[in-house]
Amino acid sequence: MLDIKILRDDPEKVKLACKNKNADVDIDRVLTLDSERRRLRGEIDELNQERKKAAQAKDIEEGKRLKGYGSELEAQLNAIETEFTTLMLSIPNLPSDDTPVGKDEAENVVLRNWGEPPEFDFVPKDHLTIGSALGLIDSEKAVQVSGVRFTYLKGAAVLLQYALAQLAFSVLTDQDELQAIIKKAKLSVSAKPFTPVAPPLMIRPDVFQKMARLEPKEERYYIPSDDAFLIGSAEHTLGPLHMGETLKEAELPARYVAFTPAFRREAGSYGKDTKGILRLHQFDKVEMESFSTPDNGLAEQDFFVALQEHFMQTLDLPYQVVMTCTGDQGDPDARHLDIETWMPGQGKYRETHSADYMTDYQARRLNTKVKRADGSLSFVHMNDATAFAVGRTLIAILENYQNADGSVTVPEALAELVGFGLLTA
RNA sequence: GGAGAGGUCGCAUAGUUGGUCUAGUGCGCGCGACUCGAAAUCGCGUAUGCCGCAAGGCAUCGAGGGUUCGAAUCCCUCCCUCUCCGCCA
Repeated sequence: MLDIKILRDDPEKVKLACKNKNADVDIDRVLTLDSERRRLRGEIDELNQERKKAAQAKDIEEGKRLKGYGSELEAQLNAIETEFTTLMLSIPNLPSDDTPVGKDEAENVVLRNWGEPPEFDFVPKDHLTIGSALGLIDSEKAVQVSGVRFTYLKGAAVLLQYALAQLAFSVLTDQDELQAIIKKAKLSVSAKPFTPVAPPLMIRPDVFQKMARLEPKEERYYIPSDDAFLIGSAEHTLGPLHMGETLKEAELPARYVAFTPAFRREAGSYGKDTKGILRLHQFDKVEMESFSTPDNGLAEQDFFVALQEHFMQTLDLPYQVVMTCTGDQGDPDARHLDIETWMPGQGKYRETHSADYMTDYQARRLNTKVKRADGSLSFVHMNDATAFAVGRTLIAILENYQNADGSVTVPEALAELVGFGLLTA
């Protein structure tokens, strides 16, 4: 939720943000409701004061006279509050100053490239062909058992999956490694290590709403018997980790990393990416989340992107860093960057990571605050980013490291962890 | 699944014949005194939101509704938590 003060101070800015983010919200209506509710609140306050005075003085006659006097105003206020809140919740976060304005993903901006797409002296195959031949992916059986967009990963693919997680966890919990990455990226952020978390995979509707991730509901798996949703990302249950708390400034940044499945119904993407494991109803992901002071939120996001780049460089996979434009940003995002990795099977870059900076948009709903060193209170700023989307990283590995004979070379950093350097049938 | 208990200001608790309770006490925390320093001790302070330049006012004792001149205290609905038994990885 946006700070109402921003709306009062600069409604034009909010209107522009809504327009740029393709959000249709009647800002003038919100402002009208806001002043109405303040006016009513004031009148009710005055009435209450009189009632209280009468009650305290045990002036029964005066009390009886005032009884029920404000109920009509209360009813009005209730109706206004309801509409006001609904509208407020539908206003997206303001995009950061450096977010490019654009309608959709076509207008996203590539910030930089790393690595060169590999040259093959044969026609490169796609990951499903490679993976099926090597016995790593069995989608046919998964369809029979669970339906489309599910898969069995088998054999070395599973070992690689855990090796990727291990790689991420070992870096993220090592202060010296983090310090080196910060130095290389010329950032000035804390090198505080991440706390590993194994979070719940189900979430209550009210908390999901506070994370501003419940919508679109059609995208979520819902379990009616328990009124619970399956998470679509570890972010969904990592973000509420400090719900209702006031943290001390010295505790920030508070960083967490989790390795969990993510569940997505993929509503509206029928027919898109149906082959292979690029877009599944269930996939595994290592996710980073952080809570910081408002001053450090932006740098924290740059740090997360630096970590993502570090991981992909460690695997020696060619990628590009993309700044998402306003029209392609999520509602809670102020700034959104993606890492897109080269996929030779498709001959293009595909999203493997994202990094979302939410400012205080989620924290305001979650009521997660920080008591600053000067004693003041403010909402924390929150960041969330992928460390590894395991399935998509496996795709990139299979396709970029494939050999003419159908085998796949294992990236060195992973070979050390799994104990083998070549995937063969 | 069966039975019961309960949700109060960071934590723990007091408050259940309705008014002097927005709320006491202990712990924690902050400042100060004492001390060479510390512990201990003592003193003061210590929720959030909204309106207001301020003085101050209003709201909040899980949420919503009701009774009453007046509710943390009574009634109703809902939510949540805990305990015991059963079942179970």
